[in-house]
Amino acid sequence: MAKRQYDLGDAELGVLRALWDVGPATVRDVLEHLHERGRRVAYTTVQTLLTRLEQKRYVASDKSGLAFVYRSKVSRERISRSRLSSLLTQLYDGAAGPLVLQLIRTERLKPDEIEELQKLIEELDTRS
Amino acid sequence: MAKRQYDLGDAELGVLRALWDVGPATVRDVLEHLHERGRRVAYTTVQTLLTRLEQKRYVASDKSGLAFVYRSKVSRERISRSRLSSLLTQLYDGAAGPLVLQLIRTERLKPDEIEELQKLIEELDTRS
DNA sequence: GACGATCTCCGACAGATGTAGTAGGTTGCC
DNA sequence: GGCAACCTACTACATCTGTCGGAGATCGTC
Repeated sequence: MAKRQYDLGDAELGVLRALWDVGPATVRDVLEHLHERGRRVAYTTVQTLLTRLEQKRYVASDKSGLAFVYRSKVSRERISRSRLSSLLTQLYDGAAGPLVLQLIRTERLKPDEIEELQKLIEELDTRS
Repeated sequence: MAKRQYDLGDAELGVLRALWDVGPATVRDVLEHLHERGRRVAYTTVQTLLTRLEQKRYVASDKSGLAFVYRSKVSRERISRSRLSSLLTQLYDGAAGPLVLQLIRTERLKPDEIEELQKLIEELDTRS
């Protein structure tokens, strides 16, 4: 195994999150968003993180203005899927079942989510 | 943020997995298991990994025999829960709903898992 | 036109992680 | 007794990640 599949550290992910939440943003925007969420980091740290994310092609930047504006090139869902899938592979050889059951047992779901779940399940059920 | 919450790298997790799959095992046992799974690493690498896992209290060892026998001190479920929960926090502020829905949409579930899911859902439904 | 606030660029550095080689102790067997 | 096989202990080292500081360009304002 030479390469890891997802090369997003926690801090990087945090920055990406800021972009998802805020939309296209400058270093300062991201910094402020992080501060609001209680994450105290230096300006240049955010800058470095954004630069690295760009190198990794997770974000793109508009360099025409005074301060660069960064935007995410990947969706939260995409990252989520990829993280989940590596979790599945690493822990359960790819079998999703155990994880789903565990999630439902452990985490609290909202009523409308339960409803949606039910619909999905029914579909699965009839198709099989 | 000084500390990361889960300090298990991919390689370490792989070794832990071997212990889950095989049960208490020596360095060599683990090595062989990894080789069977197509993971080519050196003997001493596995040794280092096991040592680190022990330092991190994820495994314990019996040093009475000729070769040390290591066993996992944490269950797959425990790690799974912790990984999931950090995934939830990092991506969805802790809301499990989106992840569950995504999992069910994306991954293929076995009939009996679907059935079990259905039961769980009904329970949730009546309780709310 | 000088000053302060901002930006970006670069370089740095510590700690975690993956990977492995070398040295030295044991054990079993001829 | 000596050799081969195997084990642990130590050391090493390249990367990746998280975190910043300082240098130098720019802009807005008095």
